[in-house]
Amino acid sequence: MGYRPLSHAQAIRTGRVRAIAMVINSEEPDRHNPFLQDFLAGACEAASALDWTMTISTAKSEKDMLEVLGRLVEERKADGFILPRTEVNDVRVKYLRELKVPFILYGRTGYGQAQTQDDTSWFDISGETAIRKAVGRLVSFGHTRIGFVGSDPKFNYSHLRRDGYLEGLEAAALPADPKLIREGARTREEGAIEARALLRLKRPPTAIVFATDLAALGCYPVCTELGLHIGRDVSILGYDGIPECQYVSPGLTTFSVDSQRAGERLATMLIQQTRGEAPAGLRELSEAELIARESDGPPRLTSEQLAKKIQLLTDHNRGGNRL
Amino acid sequence: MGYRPLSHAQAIRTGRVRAIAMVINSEEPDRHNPFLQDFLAGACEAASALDWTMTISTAKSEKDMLEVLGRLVEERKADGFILPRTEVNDVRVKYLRELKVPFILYGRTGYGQAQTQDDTSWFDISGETAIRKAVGRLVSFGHTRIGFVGSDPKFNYSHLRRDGYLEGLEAAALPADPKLIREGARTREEGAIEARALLRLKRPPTAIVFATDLAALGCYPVCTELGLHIGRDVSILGYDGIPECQYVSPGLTTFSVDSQRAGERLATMLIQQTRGEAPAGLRELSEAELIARESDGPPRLTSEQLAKKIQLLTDHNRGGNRL
DNA sequence: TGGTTTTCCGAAACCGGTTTCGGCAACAAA
DNA sequence: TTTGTTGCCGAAACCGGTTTCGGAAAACCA
Repeated sequence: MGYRPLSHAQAIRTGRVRAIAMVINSEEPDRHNPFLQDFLAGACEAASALDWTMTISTAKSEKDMLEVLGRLVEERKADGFILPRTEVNDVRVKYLRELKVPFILYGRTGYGQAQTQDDTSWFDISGETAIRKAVGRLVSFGHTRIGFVGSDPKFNYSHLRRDGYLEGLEAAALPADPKLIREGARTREEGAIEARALLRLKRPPTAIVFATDLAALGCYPVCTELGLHIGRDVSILGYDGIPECQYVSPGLTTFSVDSQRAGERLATMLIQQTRGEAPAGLRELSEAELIARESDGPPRLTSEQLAKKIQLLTDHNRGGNRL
Repeated sequence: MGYRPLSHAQAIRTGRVRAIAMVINSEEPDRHNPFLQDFLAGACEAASALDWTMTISTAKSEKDMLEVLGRLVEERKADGFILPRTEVNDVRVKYLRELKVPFILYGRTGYGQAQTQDDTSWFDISGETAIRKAVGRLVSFGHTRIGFVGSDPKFNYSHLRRDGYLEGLEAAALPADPKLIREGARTREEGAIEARALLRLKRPPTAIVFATDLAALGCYPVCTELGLHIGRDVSILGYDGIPECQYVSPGLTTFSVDSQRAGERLATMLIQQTRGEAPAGLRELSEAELIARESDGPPRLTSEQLAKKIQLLTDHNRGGNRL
């Protein structure tokens, strides 16, 4: 008859407010995530379908993060949490586990640590599989010297994607040259720095796989600067599927991540968990989808020829160095 | 002593849940807003400072929007609402006004309607002032034929920005040519269509002001296609200050909007309103900041010369028309 | 038909706070 | 000293639901 009980009135008796929360870190250098809206749409829709709501908060630092989580728990503004961007050593996980509050991770955690008594639930997209495929794709094009630019090692995904790169090399029986592996590129600018470092090597890679699209986009001005044609002189692959990939020239080949579905699954699984399901049973690994564009292809030059071309152009431009 | 009352227990007596909500439309074609996180950071921070929280929800259609709002009101999940992207005829405003629920607009509403008994509170950034300045800037560069590409007329800001354009022309005593005014460009692709229409005129504009950066970015491939050098053959200005402006070449001159402060002010003013302050007193108009880059400058060609150049290149390319 | 069990339904207790109310002590004025 | 006023503090009522409990009615069985 159109009657809806006041949610806080039921909460007082049931102990559940029928709300999940997510705290996002607002200080990150690569925080301009165009997919936040998609993610929220997925999560909100899933929550709405079960008559739950979604609370959102932001934190400016690690300390602030725990404070915000603590406040939400103590005031009981939420019954569970979605933790995005899991880190290798994640303080949020430790904190919430201790408080015995339900939570779910977007991404896995504890890279390299024994998974003893691990009872966390998570949803993740297998970046390692995608990067392994990226290497396989480059190998099938004929590349034999392939570089990798990773993201910040504090994030768990950074290690997984590097592992995917190494697995790809191993599957193709190619040696892993430590010189070809760079880490810590989160922004366009950092991506540019690492790309430049790789291309200025004595034996540069003819293809580079980037852990994120943003870092890969940083490679574009570097290639212009070095007089290289992306997709022919150097092949580039990214990961994330940000919209910009299709607007740069040549279009960036990347792996597209379905953020909306991620939000949807995370919200659904978290609510299941608050209803008593075992966290360990609530885990899901999904795949990213290859979006082939024009930034990669068969190598036109060998590593040696590439080095010579770069050397030539660098010497030539020495006068007007624009950093 | 570290004690915090359960928020829903106080809510049952006080009738207030100390939460504000925002419902975002997830179906929009230009929904990939990189500033959502900044906006949320501002709003959440302001809310947190007053010990409030922020609830978020998404809606897929206008009908869905009212349903979601209704649910949040009836279950009393929020004490007030932030309504982003106000439309000329905004159903949300009518609905919430009728329900006597506090709300605040991000943007004004009711363009062209008499503001009788208008008791809404809002925060907005004066797009019309920015666009007027844009026209003034182009005039001072020496442009006399300036085009305008507006956004979807259902949004209030679209009309305001067009008015700003007209005011700018009037201030410079330039005639307003209806042929130079286009509307309805929300995406890059739509921006490209309108830009092409303007540049293919018999007497094309030597400068174009776009109501949004996204539409302005659509002009870039069109200029490449027509063989025009942005910033010299044609001047371009955008509005919004999306990060991509600085990565395209030449960099897009635009007006930067402080989304974080917008979120902060909106949340603060909304909470004041729920505490009893009169909505009509809670209004604020802010300004966008000019970010000058290389996409605009003195006209190198007259409109006639520009038309000739475009004609020439179009004829030349007729064989390999790439749409 | 009588006794027992099941079902149904309304009343009461409860959840954890806020707010009101009343009683008592302290203080000021006469 | 008595009376009136103020201040303080603990008890009780209340908010709007959910859950429990008990009694009456209905159904079942011998």
